[in-house]
Amino acid sequence: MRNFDQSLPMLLYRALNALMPEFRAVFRRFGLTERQWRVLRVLWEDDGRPLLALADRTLIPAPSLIGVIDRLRKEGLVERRRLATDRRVVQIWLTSGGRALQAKVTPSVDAAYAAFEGFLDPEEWRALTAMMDKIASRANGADGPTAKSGEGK
Amino acid sequence: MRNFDQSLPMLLYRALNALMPEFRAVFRRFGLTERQWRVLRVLWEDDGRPLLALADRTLIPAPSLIGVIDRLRKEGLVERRRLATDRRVVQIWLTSGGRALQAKVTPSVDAAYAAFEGFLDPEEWRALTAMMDKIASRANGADGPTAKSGEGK
DNA sequence: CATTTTTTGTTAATATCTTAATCTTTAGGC
DNA sequence: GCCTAAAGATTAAGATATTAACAAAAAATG
Repeated sequence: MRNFDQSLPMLLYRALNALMPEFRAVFRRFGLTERQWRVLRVLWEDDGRPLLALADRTLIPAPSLIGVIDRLRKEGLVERRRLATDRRVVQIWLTSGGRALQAKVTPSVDAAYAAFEGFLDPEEWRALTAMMDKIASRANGADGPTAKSGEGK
Repeated sequence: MRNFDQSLPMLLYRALNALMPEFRAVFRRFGLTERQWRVLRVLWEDDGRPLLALADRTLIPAPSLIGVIDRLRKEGLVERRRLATDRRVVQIWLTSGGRALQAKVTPSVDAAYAAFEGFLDPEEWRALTAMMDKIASRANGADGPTAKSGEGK
């Protein structure tokens, strides 16, 4: 039996624990938390997503996301808008300020990430991606955190 | 540039998101949270660890661990004891109840984990472990979450 | 031995997670 | 069209994360 320290969860947690503080330090220089950055990161590429879609994409649970969005809104970086054709849906849109932030933050984050790009060679990346996807899509049938039916993608 | 969804952090987060709910369901059947289980899991193998040592081993930040231990103590599963020869050190010891729990919980957890044991073949396990260790020991020089000086290990 | 530094734990403040329950708006079935 | 179920969002409650600041005890140093 695989021991505790080498169990799959601990392996992943340990890697993340080593990895994320560096990125968080970068985010912090721009007054952002890791989750706030993740939300913005998605919106910059795909503005106006419904809240639950954002939750899936950022892996932030919906109840937490509400708070994250709220704080981003107070900072004037995003705004919420009810969809007229389906009043259940809340879309999250960047403000001009939120859009402007991208050009400031991205270079630093890319720089921090570049170090890891070369840290594993292409073959390792391929293998790692495949294994993680395999694990992620296994479990309870490819369900994301929000767990609808079939994401596909 | 690797896109957001295939960035290293998101790969790892996604795998954990798929993985952990199943285990948490098991822990919950025994009235335990994931972190509480992690603490007990280490103590069962290595009783009486000092608090910071436990923090390193479980990857639970010390400030959080204080609360986790406190709740375990209220449940009568562990107790705290100052080390006489070094009064700074707080050792965490299992109670008889805490020890007894191992026999009840372990089979279920092992069963849940067994599914993943065979999910990756031995070569994949080896490669994955190596990559995660590589990432974990890189970053800021092999420092654990508590970050002392040089863990080595 | 007194002073400074390090180690080990703690507290505090804010943000977030995790689960379950709830509310509103739509979609479906009859 | 009415009633029930599903989807999207939110609230609630307890546990934990993250950072910074701090207290106490021990070790290092002059």
